[in-house]
Amino acid sequence: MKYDFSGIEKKWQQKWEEAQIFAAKDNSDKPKFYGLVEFPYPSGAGMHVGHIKAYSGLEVVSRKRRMQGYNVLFPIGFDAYGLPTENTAIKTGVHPRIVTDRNIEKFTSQLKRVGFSFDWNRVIDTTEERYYKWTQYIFLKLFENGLAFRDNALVNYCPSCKVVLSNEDSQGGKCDICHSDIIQKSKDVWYLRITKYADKLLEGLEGLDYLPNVTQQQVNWIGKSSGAFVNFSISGTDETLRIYTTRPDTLFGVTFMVIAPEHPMIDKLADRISNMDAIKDYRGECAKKTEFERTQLVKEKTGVRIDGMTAINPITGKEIPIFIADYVMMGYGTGAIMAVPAHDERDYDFAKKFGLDIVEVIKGGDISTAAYSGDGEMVNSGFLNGYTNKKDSIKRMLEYLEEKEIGEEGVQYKMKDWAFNRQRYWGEPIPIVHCAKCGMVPVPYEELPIKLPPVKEFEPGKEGESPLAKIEEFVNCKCPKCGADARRETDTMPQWAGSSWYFLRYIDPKCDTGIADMDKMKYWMPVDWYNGGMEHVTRHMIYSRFWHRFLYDIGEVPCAEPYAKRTAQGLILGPDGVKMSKSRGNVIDPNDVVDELGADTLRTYILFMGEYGSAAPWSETSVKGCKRFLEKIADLAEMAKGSGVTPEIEVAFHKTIKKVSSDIEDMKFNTAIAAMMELVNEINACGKLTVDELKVLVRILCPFAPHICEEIWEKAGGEGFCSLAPWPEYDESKTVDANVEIAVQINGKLRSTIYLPRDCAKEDAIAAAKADEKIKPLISGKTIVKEIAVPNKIVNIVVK
RNA sequence: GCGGGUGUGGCGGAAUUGGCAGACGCGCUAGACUUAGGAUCUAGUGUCAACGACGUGGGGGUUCAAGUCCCUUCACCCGCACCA
Repeated sequence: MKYDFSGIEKKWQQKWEEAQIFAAKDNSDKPKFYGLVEFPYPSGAGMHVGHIKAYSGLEVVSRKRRMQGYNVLFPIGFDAYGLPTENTAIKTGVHPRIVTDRNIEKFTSQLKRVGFSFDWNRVIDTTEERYYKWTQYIFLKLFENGLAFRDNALVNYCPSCKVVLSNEDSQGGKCDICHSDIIQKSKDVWYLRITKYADKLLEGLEGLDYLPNVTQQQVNWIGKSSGAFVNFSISGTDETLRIYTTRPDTLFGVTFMVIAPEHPMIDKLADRISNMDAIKDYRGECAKKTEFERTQLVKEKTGVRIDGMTAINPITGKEIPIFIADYVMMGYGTGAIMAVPAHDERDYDFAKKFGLDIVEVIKGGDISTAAYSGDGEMVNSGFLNGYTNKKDSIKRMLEYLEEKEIGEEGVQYKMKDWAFNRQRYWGEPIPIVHCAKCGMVPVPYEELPIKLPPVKEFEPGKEGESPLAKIEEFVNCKCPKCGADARRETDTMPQWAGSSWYFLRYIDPKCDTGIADMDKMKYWMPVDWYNGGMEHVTRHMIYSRFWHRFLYDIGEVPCAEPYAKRTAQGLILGPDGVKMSKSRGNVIDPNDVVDELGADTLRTYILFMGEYGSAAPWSETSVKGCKRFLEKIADLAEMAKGSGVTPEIEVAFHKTIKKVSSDIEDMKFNTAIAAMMELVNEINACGKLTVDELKVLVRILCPFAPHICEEIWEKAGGEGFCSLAPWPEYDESKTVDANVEIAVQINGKLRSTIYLPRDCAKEDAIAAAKADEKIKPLISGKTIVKEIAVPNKIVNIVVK
């Protein structure tokens, strides 16, 4: 058969669509499988080979599940709100709605050309009114439950994009979108109280089948630590300085305190401070640095002693100095620390630089040279002296602090509340009204969705105000509570809002009574397997788990955790081994590959390149090897004759079915394909193949290269679609040959191989080895020290 | 600094967990068929001073047997990072 891939691929894509074979059924007796891939942001550049890899993994799994008799939900949609579209609109003057529709159309046709088995009836677009109505609905629920609030705070701000960014969006001190340096700015912003869910997000991880590094990254991101809050009184005032520490048991070793440059206590007690000028200078220097610079400059500690302000160590009663220094962050704990220089490296460096007392309270190190942070016997610590166990000494100190009311046990998280608003046009409007009398009033549910008004100018204002603020008809409204004139919130939600619940909407994409029908959710949820990129682990994954857990708590969804299993694909690098980028000119366009070699080749190659979870460079030549493989398959279709089993390749078939079946489950697609290549080589070597066998081969290959398999299946007289044909079974007893090759070693070195019946006795194997023509001369006249036989594997004779 | 990972031919990568290292593919070499070959087929292809020896970043160890286990060391990648 000549392999006319483009004709075959078009033909079967059309047939699949006509017969709707990939549509998930809402009512079914079959077991369900919900496979989810991260829906794309429809950028103007179109699909990237990375998209294809990201979807191909679960594409294969979903196709196998269908053949195994599951009712499969494998949906796709578009996460279409976001800055790049808006920036295109600003540049070209074309409305984001039009840009988005155009891009979605492009993505859709590209995805269809690759032959993905998505259920195209359930496509969602986060920018559609009937979708974002429910995003706004969830926001109102969060607001009602006190989880959405407005606060004036120091926030991450991208001066280039002119937006406030969450911590998740500014990792490494760089803007997630344009990679400019983030600055800290005081702004009135919306927050979602994700910190309230920190413990639930942490506990929820238990029992989930996530990749270990996914779990680890989330645990790190949440960053829970436990310790104590302790109040230090400031000499001569009624004020107290509250600190957080994980080592309250070292309180006897506290010889000074440090507060963050932004700490409010400085302004509060400004009258008492005699060196205010120096402090202001230092604050100014710190403000100039980005947070990134501040954390990068680990080299030397800087700071200024606050003159006229000292604290009392609550446990020793001693007066201790207070410093401001930028190694203490306002954003973590209370923005103030008790310094224990003997047992904390940073405090030690600081104490050395400023000539401060260093008091040892834990034995075991040499505090004259370095801080000691290990365990040891407590000394110089009053009632804690003699304690040797950290846990016990902390416990005792906590009791003491609570008894004397100078502190209490507490926990801290690195994760911060989610800065939730963006001063941009292309996002979901926040459904809140500001009323002079009533304050912030939620829009009544009946009025949802609050639609994005049509505008001409999408550019944010100079001060970073939303373009919506300029639209009088949008801004001016009546207070839903009192009816007075009021103003609508003009900020929009961040791009992560729509994706925080999208997997629920696929279940019931047109539902207009709720986010989705509860019975349908009960049937489909949780997502059985979710695959996506590692870059979303501490962003989208955390956010969506938070929303989902909240929705569960208020009874809107039937399960606490949305994703039962999470895996991740590795990058496809450019042919030069470097991450693909336009500026490097090493980008592979999947469309070109489909045009030139066909979708089946593209799919097969992407999964064959290497381990699914690792990065691997694209190779212009290797991809052709996969085309050759498919051509060989086409040739086999010509060669197949008759029915039944060919004895020479029977075992190879059973072995391959077994290997492909289990490799797909383990996402070891590369070795699954290699196994099929081996099988094809064996078939060609023996020169015989029945039609029955051909039909087995195309069924196990179908999830990878479905078009050619459908074509062969049809020609071979297969019933219905190959994509829905039953997944081949294997017979365990037929996965092994009757005779096995056994390696014979002398002193651990391979000297010969012999063939023996499977599972023959050790003694027989040893005897056969000794009788081997190559072995005989090697052992004659030598003393046999030891004989080892591993069944079906190896015989090793140790001689002297 | 902390946490996780990786290191195997010219290249991408295999190796049922201690049992024939280099599966499968690319590339390369030779030959065949061709007006032609960037098509196809056949054979070969870890290295070397080649009937043998050496080979999984380096060094050491355990074992009849080590890519796999232990100790040590080097290199690179990813995540977090003055987190109190």
